[in-house]
Amino acid sequence: MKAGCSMVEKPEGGGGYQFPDWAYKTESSPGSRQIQLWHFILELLQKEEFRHVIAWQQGEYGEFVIKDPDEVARLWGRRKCKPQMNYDKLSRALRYYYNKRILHKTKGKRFTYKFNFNKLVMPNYPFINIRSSGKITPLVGN
DNA sequence: GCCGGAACGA
DNA sequence: TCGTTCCGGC
Repeated sequence: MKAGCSMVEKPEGGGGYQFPDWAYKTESSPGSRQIQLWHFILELLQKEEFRHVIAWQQGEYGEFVIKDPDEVARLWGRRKCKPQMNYDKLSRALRYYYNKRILHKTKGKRFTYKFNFNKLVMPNYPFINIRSSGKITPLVGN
């Protein structure tokens, strides 16, 4: 049976919950908890179990590399109930982030993008602590 | 692979 | 508004 594409889409890793409600909701959409792609990317980057699929780039602050584009697309498609998702489409969504200054491309490096934490978490989400190594530590409830 | 316009849906 | 799908161009 295909449970998982019904209603709620929270990580079911067994206590592997990372992001609180503020990460799932949008200001203009009350009640709507459509997860955004960059939230999902951040979610994967936090977990060691996905470091063979997507991981932070050492040395570069906020930069990450997608080691397995097909797998990331598959996981994203599963979360959004879009079985036909692929890296080509996913990367298009990523490209829309350029103008929004959420992400930008690290040119020359394959499957490599970089978060604009400068403008992303600093002003809007001061609950997140990013270490110089690139690791993210959510500080919730304290 | 990566870019970005266009149509379209929720 | 945030993608999803499709696609011509580089």
